[in-house]
Amino acid sequence: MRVSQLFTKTSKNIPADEQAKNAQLLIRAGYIHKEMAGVYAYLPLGLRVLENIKRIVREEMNSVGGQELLMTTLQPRDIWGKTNRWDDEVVDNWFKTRLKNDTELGVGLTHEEPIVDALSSYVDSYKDLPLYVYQIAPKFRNELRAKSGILRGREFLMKDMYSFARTQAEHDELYEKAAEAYTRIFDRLGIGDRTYRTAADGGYFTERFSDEYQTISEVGEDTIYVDEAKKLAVNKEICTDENLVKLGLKREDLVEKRSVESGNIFPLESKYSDALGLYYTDEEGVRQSIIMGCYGIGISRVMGVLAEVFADGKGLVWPEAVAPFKVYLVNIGDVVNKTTDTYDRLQKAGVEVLWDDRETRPGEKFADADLLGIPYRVVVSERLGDKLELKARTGDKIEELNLDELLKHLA
RNA sequence: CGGGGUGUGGCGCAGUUGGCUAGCGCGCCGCGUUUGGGACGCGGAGGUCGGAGGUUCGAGUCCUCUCACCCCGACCA
Repeated sequence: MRVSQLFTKTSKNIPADEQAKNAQLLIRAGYIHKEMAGVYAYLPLGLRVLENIKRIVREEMNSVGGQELLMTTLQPRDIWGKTNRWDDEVVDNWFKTRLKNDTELGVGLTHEEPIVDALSSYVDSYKDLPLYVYQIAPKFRNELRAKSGILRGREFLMKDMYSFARTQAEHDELYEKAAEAYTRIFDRLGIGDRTYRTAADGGYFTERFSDEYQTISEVGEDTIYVDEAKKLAVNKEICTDENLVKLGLKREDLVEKRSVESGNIFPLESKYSDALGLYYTDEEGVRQSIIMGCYGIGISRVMGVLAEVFADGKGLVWPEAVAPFKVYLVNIGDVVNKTTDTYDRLQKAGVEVLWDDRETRPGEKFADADLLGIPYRVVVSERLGDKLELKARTGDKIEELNLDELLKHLA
């Protein structure tokens, strides 16, 4: 892709109506566009990041056997009535709308009910289980107050997976397998070292804990206590002596941190399956409850978390795995042919390149390379002769390489 | 939903106690000079001041209503 063809532009001005660093930088760099409070559009560069995050999450969900599907945003009232989650007194952040004939509809804020309802057409026997299904889809929540830029919007992109097990033991296995996939996801996203599996409240209908994946960051809304050695944490909300004993943690080993909830997994027991009439028949011909688990990751939130956590004074810094492009190519002086050649060779080698082919001064290109947070910058210049310059976004070292050496480094 | 604040070209802002053709920076268009860390000169385009109503000879400046946005709190992935 050439910068001259990209319709977005960078801006030197910080948007006045954004306080959150993630939104300020993402808007300045042209990754997102604010529609209204808590509602953001993803522009070409932002979409590429989002797709990269989705790809990683999707690969890991597939690796545990998750089957991807796509549920609807429009929701019928009746299935939510069966679990008592329709009333505004119970769930106060519904967006609701109506058909022309006045039938009430909900705008999906989560998908336990519709997924269970859909599966009930197909899952009848012990032979149909266990099962994981997931989707990556927008969620709509009518929050009283949107804040923190892309970290907490009214419309956001979420991956939600649901597991269906025949027994508690089978559920526990599925749950742990998904937890391991979560660890791999955060490692691949580059925030594994600062993301902790965190024991949290399991909800009013279960004695069990749920597990949040909390990423350490000052912008976070949660307070957690971290056991660095065990790589575990406890949410402040449940950090009682009794719970610490249950979790095998000692208070003196814990350090208090601010964090953002990047993902969360929790046991649902058979609350939804029972309520919606999803059962299976066992080998003896006896009807049994299905034990469910739920596994969420805020895809768009993760994008904001990455922006927050890695950005420096010059702008965004993307981990290579999610960066919209791997290389920001800059031509200085009369070197168009050589730059075209470099651009083509890199692309043929499978390296994603954003070529800043604008007729502007070098300083502006460098500043934009930094603001956009592309992992590597390659410079073609008369001054360099046959060599090219390679610089990582995060470092100061500049290497001078010929094209073959460069390809070896990047491909 | 409680408290606080802000709406003026695409973005960031200034506009004394109401007063004449509403300014500045960034960005944009044209010409020229520049070209390794956001260049410079000259010339342009673009706003009716969030919206509605009112007071006044006169409203971006005052009043009423209203919409939107931001921050703190409560609530949430």
